[in-house]
Amino acid sequence: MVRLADVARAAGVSTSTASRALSRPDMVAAETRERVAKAAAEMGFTLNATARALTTGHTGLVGVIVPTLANPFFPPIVTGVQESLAETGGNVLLGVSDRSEERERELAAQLGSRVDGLVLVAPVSGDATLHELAERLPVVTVDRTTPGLPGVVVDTPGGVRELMAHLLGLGHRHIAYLGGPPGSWMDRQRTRAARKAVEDGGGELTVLDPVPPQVDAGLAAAEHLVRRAERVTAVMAYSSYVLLGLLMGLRGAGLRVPEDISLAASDDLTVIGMTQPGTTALHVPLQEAGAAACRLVREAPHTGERPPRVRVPTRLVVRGSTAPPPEKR
Amino acid sequence: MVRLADVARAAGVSTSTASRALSRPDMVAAETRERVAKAAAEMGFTLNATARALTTGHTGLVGVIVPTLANPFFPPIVTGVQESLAETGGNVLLGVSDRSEERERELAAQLGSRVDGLVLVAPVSGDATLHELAERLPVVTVDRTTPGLPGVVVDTPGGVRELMAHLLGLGHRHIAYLGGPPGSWMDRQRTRAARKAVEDGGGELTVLDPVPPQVDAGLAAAEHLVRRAERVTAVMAYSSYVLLGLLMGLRGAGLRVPEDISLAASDDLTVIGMTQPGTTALHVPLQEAGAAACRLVREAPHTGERPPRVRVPTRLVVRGSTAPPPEKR
DNA sequence: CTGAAAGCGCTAACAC
DNA sequence: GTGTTAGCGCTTTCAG
Repeated sequence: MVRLADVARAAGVSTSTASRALSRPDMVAAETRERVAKAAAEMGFTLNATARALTTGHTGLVGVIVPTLANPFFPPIVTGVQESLAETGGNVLLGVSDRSEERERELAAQLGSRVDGLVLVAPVSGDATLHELAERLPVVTVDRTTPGLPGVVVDTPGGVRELMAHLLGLGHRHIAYLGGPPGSWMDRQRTRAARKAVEDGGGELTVLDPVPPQVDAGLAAAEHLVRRAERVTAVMAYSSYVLLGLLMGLRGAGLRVPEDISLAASDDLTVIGMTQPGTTALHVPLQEAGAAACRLVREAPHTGERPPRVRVPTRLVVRGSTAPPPEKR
Repeated sequence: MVRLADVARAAGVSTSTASRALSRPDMVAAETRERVAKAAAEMGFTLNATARALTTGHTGLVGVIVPTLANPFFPPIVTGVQESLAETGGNVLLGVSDRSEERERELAAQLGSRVDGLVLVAPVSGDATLHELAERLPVVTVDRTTPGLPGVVVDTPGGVRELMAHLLGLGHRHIAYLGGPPGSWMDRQRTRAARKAVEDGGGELTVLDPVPPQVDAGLAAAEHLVRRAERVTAVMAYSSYVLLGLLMGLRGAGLRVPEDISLAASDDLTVIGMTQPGTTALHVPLQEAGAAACRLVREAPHTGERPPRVRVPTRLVVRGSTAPPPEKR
């Protein structure tokens, strides 16, 4: 392994000068700088990030803890953090909690001493635990807020309202919400927003049992809807996968979309590369949310009363899967 | 920040003893060990991973560089590495190359000095570049092999052969392969295996233009197939997303699956949570591949002529989307 | 603009 | 079993 000292010797300068030449080029004479750079290049030298971190006190790493990578919702967030970090040469230290509170704590503890800050995506730990963590290092939550801590949330409630307004505007009065994942914080937000929007609009919302974000779940729900002969004329699914299942299931049962029933998703179908059978959906800028979280975590320690909050707006994309209900046609 | 020295003082021992008590419990008297543990707990102390890494020479981190997280193929591999690593308290340092060779090198260089080894998933860099890297630290490739370097490959060719044998066995003679992503190493493997299998079996393989792994691509291909009135009676798509698009597109055009045309995928549909409309597919143990890569990278430096290779077998799952061709019924 | 010296927090011989 | 003494490779005052 070649050390900075080796490069320094080869360039005929002290290690301090070599260090400066490499890390703070402007603090060194142009000629010296070049000599060092040349020596370093020739010897295939790279500054040892670990040693650097030990002296400077920061690692250039940001820890990102996600519940899982299997749900397509999360990878874009990680990508967002990574991209934002890449601008300054930083990297993402990843943790997958599997939605286990214990694992989440464990990961946080492990990552804690090797990162400059932690981005917790949809954390399952309690507020108190998160606060403890935040005392040791900068912490930002994504897709959940905790009193007193900085956070980034996608404005899904706002988007849901917008989506519901769209459906109501088309004339729908009996709308169903197929939500999930079971027990999630975000799902409660969505449900509440949906209910309020629909009821305020003079409609009636049927909240179906929450399901996991899978095509099969949508398929099953479609069957359920058809069998129970629900009077609903429109369904909002929380996940594209679920929507896809719904679409296939309803069509399979002989229902036409949107003639017989309208369908919409409260997340982004493009994650699965589907834009074609024109599906009305909420575009959710997950990557931006990740980038925003990264920015927050690297800002000054938010030791204030009013922690910064970023609310990332969604965008309603209206396509062919929504239309006026049958009786209105 | 509390340091080990602080804990040691509180426990009335030297730092070395405190260090041992925490890192190598069996080298210390039970009573001492407990005293140190207690002090550490009370003070909320955690060993500083950076300092530790500097002295021991290893970080407990493994770098994983993937082309993207948007393709559902890759996240499971990352998860596999992470899980395998978690057994020993390690973590994953993530890099997303965006399929850019330059970015890949850059990331490798950045991560190089902070990890114990590097897992390169479907790397785009040339063999020479990879070898250079491998001289500096343990490197394992996944989903691609490079002469002289350890690697993990999913035995997709084997799986493709099996899948084709299944189709041929059903009586299909005109089979199409819808592959991609364009230009990928793995796609060439698949195409070659498919062609050989089909031709050896007395059939004819139509290789369609490679497409990105998206539902829309399948939809477009379906249209294409129908319009061109291909005589094919079975289609193998390389991606579940593509298959899904194909399924929807063909059904939309009035074709029945599998009565009129059989469909199969050379990757795993369960990634999108779809098992219901029974789709014949190759189960690809991506997570295991990641875990295997992790194991390889942590083994002794493979400075040998014959680098270890792991071939992860796929498993053909036959479901309802494949049946004998129309004329055979 | 450059060099010397003092650590960052921890582990690892090496004695006792 | 435990303490002492050196560093790991780098950055950073502090002088010059």
